[in-house]
Amino acid sequence: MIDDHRQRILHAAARVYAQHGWRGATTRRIAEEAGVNEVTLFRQFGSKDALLDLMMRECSRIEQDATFPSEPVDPEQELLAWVIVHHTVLVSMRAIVRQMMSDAEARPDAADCASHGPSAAMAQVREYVVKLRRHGWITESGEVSPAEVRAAATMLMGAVFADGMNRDMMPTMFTQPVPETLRAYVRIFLRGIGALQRPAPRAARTVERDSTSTTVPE
Amino acid sequence: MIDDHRQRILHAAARVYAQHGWRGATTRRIAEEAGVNEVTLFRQFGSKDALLDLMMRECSRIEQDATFPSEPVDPEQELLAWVIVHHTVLVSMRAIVRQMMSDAEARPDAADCASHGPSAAMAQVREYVVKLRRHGWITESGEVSPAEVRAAATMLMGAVFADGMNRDMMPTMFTQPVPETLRAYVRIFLRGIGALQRPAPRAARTVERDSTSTTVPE
DNA sequence: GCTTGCCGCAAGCAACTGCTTGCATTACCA
DNA sequence: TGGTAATGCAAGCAGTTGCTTGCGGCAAGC
Repeated sequence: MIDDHRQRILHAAARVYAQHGWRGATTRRIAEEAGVNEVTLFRQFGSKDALLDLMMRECSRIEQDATFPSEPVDPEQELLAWVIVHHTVLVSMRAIVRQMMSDAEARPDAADCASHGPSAAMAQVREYVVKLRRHGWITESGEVSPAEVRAAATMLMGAVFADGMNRDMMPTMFTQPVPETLRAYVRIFLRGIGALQRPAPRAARTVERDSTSTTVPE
Repeated sequence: MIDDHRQRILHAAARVYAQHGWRGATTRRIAEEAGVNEVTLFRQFGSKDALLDLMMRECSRIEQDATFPSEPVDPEQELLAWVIVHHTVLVSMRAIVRQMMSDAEARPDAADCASHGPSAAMAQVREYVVKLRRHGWITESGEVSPAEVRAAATMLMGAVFADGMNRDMMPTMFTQPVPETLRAYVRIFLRGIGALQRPAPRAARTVERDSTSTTVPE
């Protein structure tokens, strides 16, 4: 309750910043949006820059809670579910992400904040791909090189990112609705790395029990 | 020579806008960047908004001149060459594109301008995919649905877009150099639509000579 | 030579913006 | 009940920003 004002101001700052960017997020606008007198803002945070810096740090702490199962069973469904969550989060934050990307050169904090979410998501996908390989979904001796698999993960993330960021602005590029498109992304990704079919039924999960520790060092 | 000043101002406006965005592109900064007195700017264009509007319209007229061959012979090489050009153009304009994306809500002109290039590029890729199918690279009765092929084109464009826009800001997401990554995108795209192998050698190009006109209606 | 049109220069104006100050009010805690 | 901390309110200040005005210089065309 005591931090009611601080939280209100921080949330208002996020909303105003998402709409107007750094320069457009004036202290008067933020104060009005928060229903608070402008001086309160300076007494609480010192300066506009300090307030926005803190807002960004808070904002980068928001993390999506989507996770992959510990053992892949149905890659298409699992990836699709994960991608939908990621896409939804991205769409809900697209305005603020756009502002951060344009402010990134002037404010390095904005770049850090904007790249935090995608980086974490990327790490999750890479970890999942490792599991796919370990469980035989990706043939080691297949025609797809490891570098290509890595690029495929980047490609999937990039496509989802571009979809979430641009769909509302470029209607001619996105002709099909979101769910179908995301499912297609996932299927093309899996087919692209040769993992759309069931793995060869040689026992893959008996050997791995202890070697999972090697997965952790990210 | 008579429009020397107008052109200088327009180019300066584009540079300043790319760095500082709409609000940050002050008339004084633009005038200084152009080596011109500030009043000249108002006498030539009337107002700051009119100047930036015109700058954006000029900017959206820049078109990449990469084209696909009329008949696909080596899809991987042809797509790769095209994607490299598209990526290069995007990287050279990424600062201004970022600003336009963040200003898109407030200035609809910015959205139009920013979406013009990608839309045209997308149309080219779709046209090329049609040619691929017509020439037998994509099996009509294959396991890849037409909707998925369409989404694959969106996915490729999205991945290239995200790569060009984010690579400099999120180094952890892009571990491999640009050429290898772009080649991987293309290969995954082709494999994803089942067009990485040579087409069945049934004569596909004898029939098409006159039906190429039907390709045009974009 | 003289008009015409474009430009630079100096000055300034009104609105906005980040920030400060002084004072009155309110709520909470000892 | 008195002290303390947080808040609101009004005013203001210096710097910025879009834009205007008035003046003089200067090259081109009649």
